[in-house]
Amino acid sequence: MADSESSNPQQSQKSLADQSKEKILFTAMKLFARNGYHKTPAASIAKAANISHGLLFYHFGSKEKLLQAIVNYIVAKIEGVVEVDHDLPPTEGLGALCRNFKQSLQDDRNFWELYHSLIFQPSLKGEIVEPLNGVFEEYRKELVKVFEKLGYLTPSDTMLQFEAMRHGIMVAFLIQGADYPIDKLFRNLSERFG
Amino acid sequence: MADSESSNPQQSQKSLADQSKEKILFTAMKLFARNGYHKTPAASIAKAANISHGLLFYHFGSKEKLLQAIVNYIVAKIEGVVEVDHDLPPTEGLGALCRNFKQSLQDDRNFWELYHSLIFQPSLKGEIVEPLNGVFEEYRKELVKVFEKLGYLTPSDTMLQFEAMRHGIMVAFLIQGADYPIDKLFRNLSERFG
Amino acid sequence: MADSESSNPQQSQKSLADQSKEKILFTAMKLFARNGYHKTPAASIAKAANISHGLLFYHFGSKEKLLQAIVNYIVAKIEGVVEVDHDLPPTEGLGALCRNFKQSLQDDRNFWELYHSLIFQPSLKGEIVEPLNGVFEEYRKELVKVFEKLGYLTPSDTMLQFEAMRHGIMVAFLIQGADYPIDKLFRNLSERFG
Amino acid sequence: MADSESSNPQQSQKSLADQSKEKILFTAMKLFARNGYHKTPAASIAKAANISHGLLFYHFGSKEKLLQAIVNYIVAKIEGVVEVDHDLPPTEGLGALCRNFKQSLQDDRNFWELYHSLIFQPSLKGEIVEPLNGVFEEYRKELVKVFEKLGYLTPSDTMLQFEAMRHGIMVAFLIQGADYPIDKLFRNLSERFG
DNA sequence: AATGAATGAGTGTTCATTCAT
DNA sequence: AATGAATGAACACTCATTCAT
Repeated sequence: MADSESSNPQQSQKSLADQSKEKILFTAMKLFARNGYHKTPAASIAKAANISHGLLFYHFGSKEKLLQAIVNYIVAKIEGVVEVDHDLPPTEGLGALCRNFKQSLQDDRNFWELYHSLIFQPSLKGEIVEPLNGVFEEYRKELVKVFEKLGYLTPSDTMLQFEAMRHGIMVAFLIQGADYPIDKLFRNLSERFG
Repeated sequence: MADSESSNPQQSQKSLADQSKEKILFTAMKLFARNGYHKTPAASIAKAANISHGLLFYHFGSKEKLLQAIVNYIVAKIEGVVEVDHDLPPTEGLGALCRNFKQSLQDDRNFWELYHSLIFQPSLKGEIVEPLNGVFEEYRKELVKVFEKLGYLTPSDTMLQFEAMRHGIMVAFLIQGADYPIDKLFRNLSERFG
Repeated sequence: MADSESSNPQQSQKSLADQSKEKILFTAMKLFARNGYHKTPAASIAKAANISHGLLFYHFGSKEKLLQAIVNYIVAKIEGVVEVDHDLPPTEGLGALCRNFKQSLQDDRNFWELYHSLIFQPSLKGEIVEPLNGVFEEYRKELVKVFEKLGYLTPSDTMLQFEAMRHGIMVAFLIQGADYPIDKLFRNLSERFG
Repeated sequence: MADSESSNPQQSQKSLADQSKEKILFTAMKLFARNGYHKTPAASIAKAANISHGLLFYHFGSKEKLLQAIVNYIVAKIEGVVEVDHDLPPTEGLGALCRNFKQSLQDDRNFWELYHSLIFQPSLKGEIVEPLNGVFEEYRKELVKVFEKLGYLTPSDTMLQFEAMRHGIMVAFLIQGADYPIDKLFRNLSERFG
């Protein structure tokens, strides 16, 4: 994590090629989030990333594969957020989870916007979105365990309710913008179920 | 609704022109929901609706205006669903509301899918999505009144929590498909808050 | 055949659309013959035919399908040339055939050049060239009958020899240009076998 | 042929560089014959030859110059085939020639396929094909001498007839594939004229 | 009201070629 | 000699929109 900016001549950590790839990836993520996948010409990504039009295809093969790469990146990042810490007492684990989500939403808002713009694009569902949903499978199982520990009689039902509310808060925050009282709602969520 | 050119007022409620318009509208709604707005060429709508390519533009002016028309139609339909019946006792009003939503989700699933695919398309947000969100403004105010009647101390907070959960259930249902236990969750929602 | 230029208002023989299609087809044939299929951008065909870039694809779907259409046209034309007239005495039939070929080569030279440029393009062989070769199947069978009538003991061998020489003359004419003594060679061919 | 950098003159006749050049040349020839010049990206040649994309241009300068190099190679090879042996009696010389051609066609089929795919590519005619045809100039003059010796009254006419038939056999063999009775036809050719 | 031919700007992708290393 | 990242012009094809009929 402390590797960028390393003026260390020994080993320039990332090759120039990888730098290009990253620049394209992040630029594309930003533009896709801002304008939508279909409204973002590949050329505009190249331009914004200050690389040639062709290089994008050299590195990623196609616009859709570039999207794939972004999705993979998102998946990895989400995996970090949805981690359930079983070392904590369950109530506090739930609280930490809620704080994680809230923080991630605020820090990487347009990342989550991209996530939701993809999820509901039927034309992308097939190969693109599947892995995205896959991440949450494991997470839900962990959640069930938490609610077990908390003594719920039907922990998987509780999980579904918790998840509905959590997802609803996310969606509302993304739709309604900055004045949505996300803190209050996540606090309520964690108290309600924890 | 009674219209021009009714040389035969009895037999055909709608003029041929209006029939064409409707056929285009419904066909477009179906295709937009199935393939996404950006992946649905106007020509394909015309073909599926068995009318000429040009007629679509004659009636609606542009593809985006056609989308507008669909949104208006959606808005009208949603308005029927989100109606809060103040004649009922609040608890039962809430129950009715939940049943309404559930029914609408199941009956007009791809209608709601379209709704969500639009909401998260940044390029469409501006003019298209605004009226969609507008419908819910009034509805939320009504909801607050319901929670007032129910004796909640901070009814607008409660409304936000209720709404988060309701929306979360919708989204989960649309994402996870038919085996999502939507009945159980809406019942829980209505009991939890009602 | 006397239909172009018909100022007759009654029935303009070819619809405007068909005129466009034809113009594209003939222009493409000319350019493909002159520059080769792969070296002829679709845009240049459109430009030369004085129609918009898009119309070419509207009418033909793709550059390759346009080539297909040309091949079909060629096939039809070749079929006219390779007709064996069994009403004539065989010797004269053969003579007529040779004259036909010679005339066609001189009149539609770049048509035959296109034919040969296609035949040896491996990438086009599959779907494009097959029907071209198909035309000659029937023709060869007819030729065998002619050599039977002429009393050859192994008429199908004779056919192969005749065909080799005929094809060789064509190829030489196309490669070596106008000073190739095509008349003399076709006359010799017809005397040698007839 | 003995070359630079031979630090180990015994073991490797060719320097590594020349090995690379050759590998590129032969790979290109194979791919050009299989897929056609225009349908064979330089990158795919490099990949198939297991060398880097850049090296191809380092050694040959351009794709077209690579084709030139191949043509030169072809020319050299053809020169060996079309040699007329004036030491033999003319009839036998003609027989040997026919056998040579037949053998070459069977042994280096895709070499001849490439030859024909080039000859009819208008875009390549100019600089590429000229030397190819050049080889045959001298050959035809030699052939005329042969037919003189054989007592033909118009030997150059006879040469043209012979050549037409020879070329026709080649073309037919290349087009119609392995079941074409090439042996029989070349034997007939040599008997007919020898 | 209705058709479908025609347009033209836009977009993803390819590929020969160059260049820093 | 060799690599492979980088470039940019060219190209096939799409599609919203217009228009003559």
